[in-house]
Amino acid sequence: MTDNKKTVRDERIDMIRNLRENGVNPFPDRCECTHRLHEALELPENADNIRLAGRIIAIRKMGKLSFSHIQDADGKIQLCLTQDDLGKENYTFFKKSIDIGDFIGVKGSIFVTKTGEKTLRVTEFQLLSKAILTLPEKWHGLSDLEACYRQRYLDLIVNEESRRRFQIRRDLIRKIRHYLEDHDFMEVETPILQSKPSGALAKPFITHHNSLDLDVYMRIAPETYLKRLIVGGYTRVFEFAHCFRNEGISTAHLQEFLMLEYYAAFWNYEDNMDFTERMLTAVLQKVLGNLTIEYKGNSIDFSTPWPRKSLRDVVLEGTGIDINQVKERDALLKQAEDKSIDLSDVNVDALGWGSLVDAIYKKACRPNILSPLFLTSHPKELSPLARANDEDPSITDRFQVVVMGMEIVNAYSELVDPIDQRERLQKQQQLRDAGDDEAMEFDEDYIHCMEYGMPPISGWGMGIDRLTALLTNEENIKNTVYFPLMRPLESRKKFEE
RNA sequence: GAGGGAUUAGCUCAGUCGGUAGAGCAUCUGCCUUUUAAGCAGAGGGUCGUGGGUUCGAGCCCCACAUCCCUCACCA
Repeated sequence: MTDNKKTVRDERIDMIRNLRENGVNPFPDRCECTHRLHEALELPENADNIRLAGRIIAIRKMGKLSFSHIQDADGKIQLCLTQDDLGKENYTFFKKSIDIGDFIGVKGSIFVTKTGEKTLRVTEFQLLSKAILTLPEKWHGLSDLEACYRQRYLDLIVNEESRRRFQIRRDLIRKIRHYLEDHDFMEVETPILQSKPSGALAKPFITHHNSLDLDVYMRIAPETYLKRLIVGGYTRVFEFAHCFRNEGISTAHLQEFLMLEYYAAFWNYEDNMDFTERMLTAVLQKVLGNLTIEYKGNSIDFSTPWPRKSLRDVVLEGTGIDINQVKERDALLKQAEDKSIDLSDVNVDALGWGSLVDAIYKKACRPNILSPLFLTSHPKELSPLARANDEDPSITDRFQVVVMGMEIVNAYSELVDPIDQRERLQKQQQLRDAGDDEAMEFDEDYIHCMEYGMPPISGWGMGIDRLTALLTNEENIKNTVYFPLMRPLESRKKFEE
């Protein structure tokens, strides 16, 4: 519109029109490259005819000589452009029409500057894409958390730390996948849209299928489908399963999260603890290069063996309460009060004995667990899909891996007895009918499947997002996914053309 | 869901007692052939989150709302 209030964006749009009028395509369709940027840094001095492409993140113009840096996801390299090398016309074009944020393709040879930086001496260049908005500041980067979540692309461009975090997440998933495949596990996919949510205690998202006129649920866990596949004859299966839970937001909870689950026929939970130690240490060694991480000022050592303790022992050590001696709900509550365990924000009236044990553990014990610990032998009430222990049927053959007060892994010997399973799910359904909406829904189809015969199985689940947060010293789990769910902003201001 | 905090230029941030809206980077103009937060000289850029209120006068005080962050509760 008027000339005296032009934004940078207006000026860039004008520039694009001028470029087109002068026969320059501001958005060519391709660029031939000989190397990625991190590869180019490995090239010897004087390597010639090198063709690279990337986004310009810095320009330093000094008359007839300019330096610049281009960047891609894995690296950046300095460019040196001079009027002598490019000719006056091309050099002037660079100075006048190339900006920070643009993509360019360059050709030239490798040399080392006076300050010792490997640099491409550019003999030819081509504008690959003209940016019309400017990038965030080069020094402070983008620090506004909301902007990082909503505009992750900017976060990735300007914040090295963010790129590293997502790299670790990718590596973690890749190395785990390789390890499982190397140990005879098969990757499978099971439904996300389910007519009945099962496999965990959580509130689902509900949606609707139009032509079946059927309410369906986004899965809260892949568990019962993966076990159906074991019945189908597979011995070891795993899935990186996106799960959805319609629950509160926090620094430790996403609405949509990635859970790895695997199931191994003929293993019990003790076999599985051994495997867990081997797999996670192998993966950490490959991803991080060592077994020690720093998290919020604590140093955590994943060296094996990790201690194995029953929930009873952990509660006994943490509180002095022996849950084996206090099997009565009210008596347990009284002991907790005697030990002045603060359960004031817990709705104790709604809890049975098992849930009360869990509440005491979470309040008084779990926050103090730093290093990796196998927590075993949870009460049966807390584990409707886990196998009861042969010696003590009141507890289950179950374990969790607890690190820094976080449950990273949950696993158990699976319940494979269809009669027992039917009874337990009927009990859950009764709790549910009585108003406990965290109890599990009865699943006849799953029981029916079990009745065809299920081998001994140990199953295992781990939250990839939380593990990523732990390994990257990240406090907010939102930063472990590219685009966390956010409330939409009121419609972004529209610009006239 | 409860409590606390933040919101000022594209980005990072100042803004005193209520009295004309500030800096650095980025942008534009000029100079500059080894810089790397390049430098030097000059210039442009603001609905102070939104809507009310108090006041002669509000970025600042009051109320409501919006978004985000933190803590707590449920859940991995």
